[in-house]
Amino acid sequence: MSEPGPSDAYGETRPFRVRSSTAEWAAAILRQRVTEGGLAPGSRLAEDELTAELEVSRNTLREAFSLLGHERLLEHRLNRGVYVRVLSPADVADIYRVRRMIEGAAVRRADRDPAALAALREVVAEADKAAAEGRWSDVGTADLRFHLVIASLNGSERVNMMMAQLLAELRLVFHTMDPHALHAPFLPLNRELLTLLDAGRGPDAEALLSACLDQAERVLLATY
Amino acid sequence: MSEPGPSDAYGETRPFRVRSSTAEWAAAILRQRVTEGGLAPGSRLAEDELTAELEVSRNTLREAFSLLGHERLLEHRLNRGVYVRVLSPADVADIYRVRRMIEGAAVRRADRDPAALAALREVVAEADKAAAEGRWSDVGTADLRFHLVIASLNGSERVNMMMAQLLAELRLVFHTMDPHALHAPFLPLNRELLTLLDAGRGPDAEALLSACLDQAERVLLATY
DNA sequence: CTTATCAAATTGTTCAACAATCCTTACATT
DNA sequence: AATGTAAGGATTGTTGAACAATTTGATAAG
Repeated sequence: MSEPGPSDAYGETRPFRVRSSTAEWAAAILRQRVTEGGLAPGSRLAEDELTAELEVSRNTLREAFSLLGHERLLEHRLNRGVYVRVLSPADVADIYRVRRMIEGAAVRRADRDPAALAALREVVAEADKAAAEGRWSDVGTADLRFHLVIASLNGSERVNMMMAQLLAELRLVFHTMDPHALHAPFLPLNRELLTLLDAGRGPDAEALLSACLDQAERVLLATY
Repeated sequence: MSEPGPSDAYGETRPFRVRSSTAEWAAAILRQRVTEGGLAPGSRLAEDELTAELEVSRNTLREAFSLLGHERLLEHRLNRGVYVRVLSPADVADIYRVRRMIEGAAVRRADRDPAALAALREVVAEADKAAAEGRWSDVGTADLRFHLVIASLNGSERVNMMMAQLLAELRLVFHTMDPHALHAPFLPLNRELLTLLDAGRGPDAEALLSACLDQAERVLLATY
């Protein structure tokens, strides 16, 4: 995931200008720290510290902040700085409302893309393998990808982007929990959902999906 | 920037005390020009011209560009500048795919907010009045608001924002058409949709809405 | 007619300075 | 003691200039 850019460790010059802008490079680093828990929700991101650490100008850093702000990972308060977003219970409820709409519409469709179903099988296998080896963080990643592929059944590029953003937001609250307890219950459920989709049993799939989302929302809201 | 006072000759002057950032102020002006047709799709927005006209620095203007780019109203081509977005037929089709999902889910819900139904009645009345007075541009605005309220039946803040952005995008192609021919057919349809919703006839409303969206999409795609 | 090369114009990025705002601390008043 | 107010220090907001990189258009050579 790390692209060539300015100094990876310190003491390194940055002779190359990458195809992507410097701001996107900085944003990628910050995004990783936020989604992987290095920066806890509520943390303040001071411009001074980060310009020194990332060795980019203040303007570039602020552009990176802007990018992550539009992804709802960072929150920008006027004259007060930038903070890692804190999800409220209302936010979690809202996100699951949207997920029910998007994923519900996806599984209800009659024309299912065989390629997407193949992708689902692959992701499920990936999750099983990770679970067998105890890599529960990877199980979580696979779970998110599973639902991203579900959403893609809608066949809309805009829906894909909305879904990706929703799941990125959810990561903010995921890494405050135990990955095993959070994701283990959904492994068999995802597998069953896949078989229902494969069999063309739309209504059953919709009901199961709805139950999955309800349960996930309950688990997350229980942490508050 | 010599004097911050409201002494500019004409046009939009910067407020004496800006509560929001300068970048958002500039973005608001450009957004208005784009959504109201002052800037046609495909137009280039040169940095030199706009920094002189708006009297903001290049950095601030570029931040405004960034904001509108994330709203999909402007398109940023590397080393080539910023252009008013041009919607492709695929874009229109995708937007209507999302609208069918969002608005379809909205009318299918059983728990309808009485306040929202009242808002729908108000918007329909507003559209009728504008039509009677020949203000077809306002009819178009009312039509968009009608569907925004429909979407709000989902009860999700994020869905509301998604819908607002979709409709802003659609305005880009609306301006290239005759407002009367575009919006007149939907006046009675919206009224009928409202009565169906009021009567709690969800499935009928869903069918009618689906027909409305199909027709609108056909009309828009016919312009290409 | 095609291709190569150069110069002008525009955008990409960074920097340093100043202005505006917020937060803390200390002081004064009741 | 509680409340309100006034520095001041720290941080963010905005600007203008400078230079690098890229595109564009014109010109010249094959």
